[in-house]
Amino acid sequence: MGTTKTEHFTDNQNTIALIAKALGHPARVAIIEYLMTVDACICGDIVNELPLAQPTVSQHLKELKSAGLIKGNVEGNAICYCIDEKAIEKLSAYFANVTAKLAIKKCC
Amino acid sequence: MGTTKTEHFTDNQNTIALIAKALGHPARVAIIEYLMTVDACICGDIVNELPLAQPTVSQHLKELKSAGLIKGNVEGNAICYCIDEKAIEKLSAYFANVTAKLAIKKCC
DNA sequence: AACTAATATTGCAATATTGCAATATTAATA
DNA sequence: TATTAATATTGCAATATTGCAATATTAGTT
Repeated sequence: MGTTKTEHFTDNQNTIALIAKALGHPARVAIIEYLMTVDACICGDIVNELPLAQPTVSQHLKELKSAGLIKGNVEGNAICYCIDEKAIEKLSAYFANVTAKLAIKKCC
Repeated sequence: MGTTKTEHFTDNQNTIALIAKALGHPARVAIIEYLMTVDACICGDIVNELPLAQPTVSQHLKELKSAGLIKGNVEGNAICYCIDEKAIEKLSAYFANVTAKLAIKKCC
């Protein structure tokens, strides 16, 4: 208990849930949005953009990274983060598909 | 602590996070997929489709409902559930926008 | 009214998440 | 090599989530 029963679901269901879960926190949505507004990788700076302490931001970055949503390149002293398109594209395509199917079959 | 600091984020960030969080569990993704495969509202039946006990499924349905992802109409004895397009369309549009913006600005 | 079927609620144990202070690490710089 | 800047890790407290057994509710049906 407290643990998700992933074994019982398909790989795709688990993958989508994993990505969605990583985006299931406003701080992580805010990080993605911030990375989007800038025209390059961000070295440093992310901590100052968020209303959370440095260790907390670091942990959120870690979670986004482990879900495949961002990439982090070590750049000397700092670490440069940017969005990893693949995961977001996967999510985007998935829900575009759901939306398209819903448009056809109206129920209640 | 253990509580998300929603006050510090925008309404939109909180809304997107809320919907994403609701989809951040494979059982709830599975429920959405099941509702999609059928051409109508589902009365009953959902519990039998999932590898989880009835109270657990009931709770997942409740969470999907409170996030606005599904609707439930009482139909006599049973309750008929179906997808509420609005939330999914919102998420879909949001990520389509992110993807579109990412296509333009390549960084690392 | 008693019975049944479908779903919800309660209460609980196990585990996960959120957030931060303190500390560690890493690499540039003086 | 000390110092500084940027980030990560550890350890902890508070709270949330997951899952289920037991029970309640609700609406047909006999």
